[in-house]
Amino acid sequence: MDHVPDQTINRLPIYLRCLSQARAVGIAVVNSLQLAQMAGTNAAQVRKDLSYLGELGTRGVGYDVEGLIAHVSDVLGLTEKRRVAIVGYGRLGGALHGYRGLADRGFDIVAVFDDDPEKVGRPAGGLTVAPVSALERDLRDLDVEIAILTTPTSAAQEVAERIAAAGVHAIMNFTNVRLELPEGVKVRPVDLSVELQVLSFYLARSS
Amino acid sequence: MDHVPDQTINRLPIYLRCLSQARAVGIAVVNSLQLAQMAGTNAAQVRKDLSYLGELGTRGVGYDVEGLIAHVSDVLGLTEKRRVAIVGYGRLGGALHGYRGLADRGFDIVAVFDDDPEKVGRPAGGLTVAPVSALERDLRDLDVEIAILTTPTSAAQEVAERIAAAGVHAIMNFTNVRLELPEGVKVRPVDLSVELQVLSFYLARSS
DNA sequence: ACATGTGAATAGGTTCACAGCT
DNA sequence: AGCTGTGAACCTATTCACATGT
Repeated sequence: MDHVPDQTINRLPIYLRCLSQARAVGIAVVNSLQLAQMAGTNAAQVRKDLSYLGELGTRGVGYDVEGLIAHVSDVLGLTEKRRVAIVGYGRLGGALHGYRGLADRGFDIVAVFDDDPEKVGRPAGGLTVAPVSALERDLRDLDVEIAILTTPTSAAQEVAERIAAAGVHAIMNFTNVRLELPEGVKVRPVDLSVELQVLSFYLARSS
Repeated sequence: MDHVPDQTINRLPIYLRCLSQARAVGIAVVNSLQLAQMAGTNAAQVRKDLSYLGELGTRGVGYDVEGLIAHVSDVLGLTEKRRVAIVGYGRLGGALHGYRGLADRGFDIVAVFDDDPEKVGRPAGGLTVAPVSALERDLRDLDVEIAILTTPTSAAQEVAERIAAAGVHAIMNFTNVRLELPEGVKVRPVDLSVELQVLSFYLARSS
């Protein structure tokens, strides 16, 4: 397990979801082909991916669902809850805050920030909207590990730098800005217009 | 330009954004190194990517910004506006509807759908929330090309099949369901909890 | 008998380095 | 002189096919 390829890591959450579904319907053991079909890949890929994590299966039998869930969760660092902040509490930020899929998977939204004086101090799903001026202090005090960045374009780089400076090493970036941050800060860009443009390419291609 | 690698396609919208920025500040010509630095990649990658689209540069000079924007836009099928529908008009659907970044890039939201009788008929940013029962008819009538799927998990597969059956060939899938659809329908999964889990992995790794 | 785990083969992408144009 | 365009080299990831273990 010294080095796990990036693409394998991207698939681990998918496997985890499939395994949870299997468990929910009472399946105790799955083989690589079944898991592959659920995940939308092939059996060889599943075995290779899981082999990076160790020898998790039983030859002639398959993978124990419960055990594999525990192991993959552990590798993904999901055994403890993760503390998440949303920075930029507009419509998108608010929608993400309300999204059950995050809380259900152990991601606790522990703070939300906005710059707009109209919003600061308002209640927000059990929390209170905090001012961006309190970013550094609050992120440290609450021990936030992941920030979801949904500010306007103009503020993105500056706010991201402050998030990183506050000791947060992971940022999910919903802005259309390419963030320049110090080594050791992992950014995942989620650019909706990029996704749509890629879809547009395939439309243009096929028609 | 017979075959463009998938990864190149994923980068084209990034280049387009950088080129727009360059144009906005009055830069008429860029070379591969400058574009690479803006896009967060390297010069060889930029040249290779653009070479798949044709011989777009001038040796000894660089790339004409205006011309390259036109060419990349054309390849991405962005010369005409794209007609988009949002299916599932909850918080996320509403947030995406209001997101300027889509309209600005030529993606017109022409219809929004929901199943909830409370929402159907309500005004929604210049539109009226349509019932999911009208999906097939409306998608065809409005000539929708791309659907953004933000329904609850339970409805995702069924609704996606109906979207596909209505002749829509591109779906941006915000649900955590792996859609099984006929050949020729391009799906882009955008799973927020997957993204967070991947970030969690890197946190677990580095600490 | 059966399904995993894995080296080997293949495919796909990236980087190098330089020939070819302007 | 300078920068593109591109074959070649390299690297990463996927698929194959079978030895290994239960």
